[in-house]
Amino acid sequence: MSVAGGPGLPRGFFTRPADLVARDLLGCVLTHTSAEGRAGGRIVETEAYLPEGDPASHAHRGPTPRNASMFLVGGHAYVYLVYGLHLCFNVVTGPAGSGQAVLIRALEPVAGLELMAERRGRPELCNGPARLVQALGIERIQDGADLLDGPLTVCTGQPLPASTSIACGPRIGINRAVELPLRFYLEGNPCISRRTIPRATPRR
DNA sequence: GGAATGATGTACT
DNA sequence: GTACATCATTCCG
Repeated sequence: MSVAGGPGLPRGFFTRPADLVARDLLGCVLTHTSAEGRAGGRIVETEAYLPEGDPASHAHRGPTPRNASMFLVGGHAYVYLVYGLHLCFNVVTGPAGSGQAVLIRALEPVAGLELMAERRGRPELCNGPARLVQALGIERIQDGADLLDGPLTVCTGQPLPASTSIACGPRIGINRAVELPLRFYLEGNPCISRRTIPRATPRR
């Protein structure tokens, strides 16, 4: 942990409700170490997916083979394939069986920049959930991995400057429970995902 | 600049 | 068959 991170976050940090964890993860450092090297970044944008009353959550209809790791105890990874070709990384939260998680949407790269650039092949490194997964070299095999004991870790980061404010708003890229303000991000941070507002008119 | 679209796997209706 | 927690590219103004 010599690099950007302080101590790894304890289990108790993760066993709290997803909306609290989502907010408190801002400023923490997500790191992945592999044979290729180590890469990581400061978390600047998250989304919470709640265990109850959240039809946008993968856990909403109960456990399936795909979302099984969402029902592990807080502090595990939930990695899934979206739209057939991209992976997204979530931090599972809450007690075992509750089915809640926090989607990591954007990082500010702090370690392994060269490796990330090589993996990405374009200038945008970590400003998007599928982009940061590719930049860190996270794979589907990491689904269900323990973040407290393995190559994927979350550590405390540098304290946020007093001038930094945390904002929240509607989640991105979903069509259900759109109104819930469960997206958290560091106000004005240049590394948050930029995405045009989803269109109101249906395709085709 | 913004808006539309294809690629593609998995789970659900 | 359709929807989907996306991204990169192409098109249009």
